[in-house]
Amino acid sequence: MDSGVRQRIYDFIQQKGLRKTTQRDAIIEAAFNTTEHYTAEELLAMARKIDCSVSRATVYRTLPLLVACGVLKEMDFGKDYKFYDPNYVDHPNHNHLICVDCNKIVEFDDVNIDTLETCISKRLGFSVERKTIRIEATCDELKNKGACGKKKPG
Amino acid sequence: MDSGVRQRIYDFIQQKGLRKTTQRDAIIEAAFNTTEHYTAEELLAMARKIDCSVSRATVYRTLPLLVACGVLKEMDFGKDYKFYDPNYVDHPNHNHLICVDCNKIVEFDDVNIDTLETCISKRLGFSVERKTIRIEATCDELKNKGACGKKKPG
DNA sequence: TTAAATGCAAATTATTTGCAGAAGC
DNA sequence: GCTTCTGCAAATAATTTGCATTTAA
Repeated sequence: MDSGVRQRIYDFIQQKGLRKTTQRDAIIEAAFNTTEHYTAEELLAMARKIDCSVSRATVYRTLPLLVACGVLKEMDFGKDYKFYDPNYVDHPNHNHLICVDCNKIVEFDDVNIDTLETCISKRLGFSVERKTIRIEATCDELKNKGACGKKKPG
Repeated sequence: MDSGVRQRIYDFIQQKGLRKTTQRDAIIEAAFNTTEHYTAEELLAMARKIDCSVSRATVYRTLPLLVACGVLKEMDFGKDYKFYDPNYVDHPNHNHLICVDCNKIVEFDDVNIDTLETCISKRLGFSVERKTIRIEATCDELKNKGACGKKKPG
């Protein structure tokens, strides 16, 4: 985990008059020890491997903090539960492509899309604040070879 | 309501061996009698104005039918409930800009974005199946004049 | 010391589902 | 007549919250 993230969170916590706790530390450690997306439940499991006293409630109370701090993004992939993406610190403008065959999520950056969106918004009389692009696509490898190496349950 | 939509739904219903019922008729009528997005609860209210016997369960059971039929799209705007968009029949590729000031939703088409997404997907080894673009933006009118005529609760 | 944080369990809320009766074909 | 639909009310499941207790500063 990049220590810059931890520092950024601690600064945020201090500035808001909040407190550094062992449970939060475990959740933060777990949250940024991976580049995968995860659900609240999955984060709970990961955090408990570090500190088994972490409760579900604390995870649910900590997640909005990390989102407010700007180090974690809440993502909607059309399921009944939210996903969290820890990769915005390193790639602030990335987008997602989701494979409908294997559920793999590919993150990509593209400056042209960013520019285009800014133009479109301006034309409509708005200024871009945040943008979400989600491409659902089929895997060419699967189509050509009948199988794809990206299989992963989702 | 464009009768083409109704016909398309009835064909779908027949082909699947399903049945035409008065409740479904009311829900369909309500669903395509507007170009606004709505929630299940809002659709229930609209359908009940046409046929007060329509129940919440039937609305929740009919919505996936209309989505499967391809005439209605389920949308995630980051709330705890889903929205439904009846405008894809007329504008199959439109995207959404959401004003964070007034919650207004502006729909827009842009062929350049479509092209760009196809290219990006191809480069990554995928073929686009569906795409979602959501731009959250601030209203220039509000910024300049201190008020905006688009106010609408969300 | 004292305000914030925690775990627990109960509450909340959109959506789903089992079932017995009603209705389409 | 047989099967699908319906309304109702209960079930489900992710997330939130009240409260008594613990803990950081």
